[in-house]
This record gives sequence, structure tokens and C-alpha cells, in this order.
Amino acid sequence: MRLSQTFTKTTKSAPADEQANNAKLLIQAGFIHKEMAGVYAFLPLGLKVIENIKQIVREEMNNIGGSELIMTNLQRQELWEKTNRWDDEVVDIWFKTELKNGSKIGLAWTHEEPITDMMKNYISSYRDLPVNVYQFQNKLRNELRAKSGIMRGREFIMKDLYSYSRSEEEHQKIYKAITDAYMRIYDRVGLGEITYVTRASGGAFAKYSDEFQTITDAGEDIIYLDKENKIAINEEVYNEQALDELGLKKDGYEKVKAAEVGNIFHLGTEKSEKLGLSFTDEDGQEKPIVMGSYGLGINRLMGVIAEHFSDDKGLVWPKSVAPAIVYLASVGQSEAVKNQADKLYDDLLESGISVIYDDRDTRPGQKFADAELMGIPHRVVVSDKTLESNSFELKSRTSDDTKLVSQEELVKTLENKS
RNA sequence: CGGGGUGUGGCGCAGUUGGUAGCGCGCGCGGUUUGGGACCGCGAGGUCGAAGGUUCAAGUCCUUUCACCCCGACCA
Repeated sequence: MRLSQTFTKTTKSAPADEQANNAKLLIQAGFIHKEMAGVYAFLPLGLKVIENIKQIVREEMNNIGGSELIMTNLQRQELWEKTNRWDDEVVDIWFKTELKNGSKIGLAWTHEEPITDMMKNYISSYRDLPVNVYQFQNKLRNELRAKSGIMRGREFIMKDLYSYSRSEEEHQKIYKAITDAYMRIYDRVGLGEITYVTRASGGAFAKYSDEFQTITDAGEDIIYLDKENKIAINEEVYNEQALDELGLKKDGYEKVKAAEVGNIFHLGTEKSEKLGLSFTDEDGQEKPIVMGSYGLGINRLMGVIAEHFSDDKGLVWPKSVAPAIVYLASVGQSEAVKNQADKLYDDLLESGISVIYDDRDTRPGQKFADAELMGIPHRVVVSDKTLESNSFELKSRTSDDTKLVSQEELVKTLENKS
């Protein structure tokens, strides 16, 4: 993208109505716009990051046999009454509205009920199973208090997957596969080293569930961690009884702050039974379906990445999610520089390299500062100097060193994914 | 929902005992600049979150209300 054609701007000062580092930086760099507390719009640069994260998640979900779809945001009251989750006393984060004819409608905060009800149209035999479906959907939750920038909003993008299995054994297999897929996702966005599968409470679904917790001071949770053995326990179940039931040892944990970047649940057969989703097995017996539910907050993850990968100059995106691999800045007003930069821009795009091209008529200092604030992994400068030596100046976001390279070498470096 | 804080040009802020609303950034025009957010000059832009009240007079005092931030509670 050419910055001269982009409407967003960076600002020198951080917004006063944000405390969270992720929101401060993302707003300053022009990635997001705050519409109201806990509700953020994603601008072109922010949208790129969202799409990059989604693509990684999509690849991993497809890899374990997931089928992508998109359910609706408007939901039927009757479905939620069947599972006793319509009442505001039971679920206190519902946004609800009504149709002109007076029918009550729920705005999606999760999708177990509608998606399971829909599956009655498609699943009837053991031959139809297993099924794993997922979506990226805007979830609406009337949180009592939004906080932490894009990490805890009232409207957010969530990847939610639902698994339908013939038996507990089959369910356990997919649950394990998805757990592994989640860890690959965190690896790929650069958080693998500090993200742990964490035993947590199961909420209304079950006694216990598994969370994925990333160690960060920006997090809202406290977990107890045994780094060596990769065991983590959420504070909410860190007690003698729970440890006993989970078969965990009772000491040797380190207490750390963490952010929940995923949460997965065993649902058993309760929902399929209440909603009437069953299948006929090989013996002609009708059986309930074993379900699982797997959430991953896309903006939450983006927020955690922003928090973790940043410094005093701004964001520092990992290559896998960066809005572009390289920030191309032209320095100087000469026609020769402009032509060379234009050509390099086209060449890089031709090579499949994503580029933010700072072709604005502005001073070098501002271009360099913006490149850093936006956190683009590499910076390339075209100037009279580089023209003289028939080379390009290359700098990494994480280093102060610059070096002159040939176009060939430049493309090679930028193509390297790691 | 309990406690604390903040609302003044697009952004960040100042505004004393009530007396014609300011600064910096950004923006427009002209000029000088051009490898780390340039400089000089001129200029545009604000019913001071909203409503009501006190007063000759309210950004400033009173009442109500809305929004935003933080702590707590909550978080499927």
C-alpha cells in the first residue's frame, strides 16, 4: 500500500482516554479506531494484522479437519431456552433486541445452540460423523466493564469451533488435536514460548476446562506455573481439592500474570440431548452426540502480540502477522529517487512481498519514526546515496544497524519468512 | 454494580478570587529547508460533554445527567 493513498495518520501523542499499551500504540499508529468503550474498528493496517492472524488460525483449523462457515448474529430465543441459557439471571452478558412483531432476538455472544440445532439438518447417521465446524464471527457481549484496550471488548472477533463426535474416545482425539493446533497457532504468531495450556474452571459447561494462557503483565489472570514440566493452573482452581481431582502435585509453582488467548471445553452430550441432536450408530441405536467447543479471540490475540512485541518506539510485529514485511521509504525529492522507489515497490510486489510504501512528500525523520511506530519488520530506504552505489539501505526493526544491499539480496532477505 | 479520576478546536493540554477562551501538535497559504517527527511569516478552526439553575455576567459556582479511564466485583 502507498501511504500517500492511505487515509490514516500517525500521531505524536498517545490518546488520553486509553491506559492499555496495546490500544495506545494501535491508535497512535492508525491501526484501530475507538468507537466506544470496548468497541474498536479496524482500519486498513489493523485489518491486515487481523487477516494475517485469521489466516494462520484458518490453516490450523483446516489442518485438523475443520470446515469454515459463518453463522448469524441474530439468534432465536427458543433455542437458548432449551438449554436454559436465555435468562439474564443465568447469562448476564446478553445483548437482546426484538423484531417489529415483538419476537425477542438474541445477539450472538457464542454459537453452541444455533449451530447444534442447525446440525440436525445434516447429521443423522454415524456415517455423517465426526464433524468439526468453525467460524470467525463478531461476538457481542455486554460486559460490565470493558478494559485493556482490544483485549476485552464488548464486540470482538472470535474463532469458535464446535466438534461433534460419535463417542467420548473420538471426542478426546479431536480435543487433543485441537489443543496441539492451538499451540501451533501461538508458535506461529511468536508467543509459543510463553503460552501454556492451563487447567481452569469449566464455567457452565463442565467442572474443568483448558485455557491457553500467555504470560504478560497486560493479562487479567493469575496462573500458577511449572515451567519445566509445562504445567499451568489458573488461580480460580488453584486449591487442594481441585489439584487432587486434576491429579496434580501441590507445590513448586511460580505465580505469574497471564492473558487468556484461548479456551476449550468438553461439552459432553448435554447440549446435543437438550437440543435433540443425535445419530444412529452401526447397530441402529440412537445415540447422543459428544460435543466440544473451542474459542480463540482474534483481537485478544492481536492485543497480546502488540503488548508483548513493542518498545519505546512503537510496535514490533512478528513477520507472520505484520501488516507488511517491509516499509519502503523514499528519501529526497529527486525524480531519480522517486522513479527508483516506484520501481522497487512494483518489483517487491511482483515478488510477492508485502510493502508499505512511504511515498509521501515528507521529511525523512517522520518516515523513519512512522516505520518504527507501525512496527514493520524491515525498512528499506531509497535515496540519492543508495542510487550512487546502486544499492538499497536495509534495516531491521529490532536492530540499529543498516546495510547496503543489492536488489537481489534485498528480495532474498525479505522472502525469508522467519 | 461499588469506589476513585477525567471531559475545553482533529490530537495532547493550560485557563487564578466568576468579567470578551489560550498554548503545543496537526491543518491551509507563502518562503527557506531536506538522512531522525524542520524553521519563519500569515491564516482557518471551539455554543468549554449535555440539560437545568444561581448571577448584571458562568469554562469557572449549584443540581441532574451522559461519556471515557483506573481499582474492585464479574468474565461461558
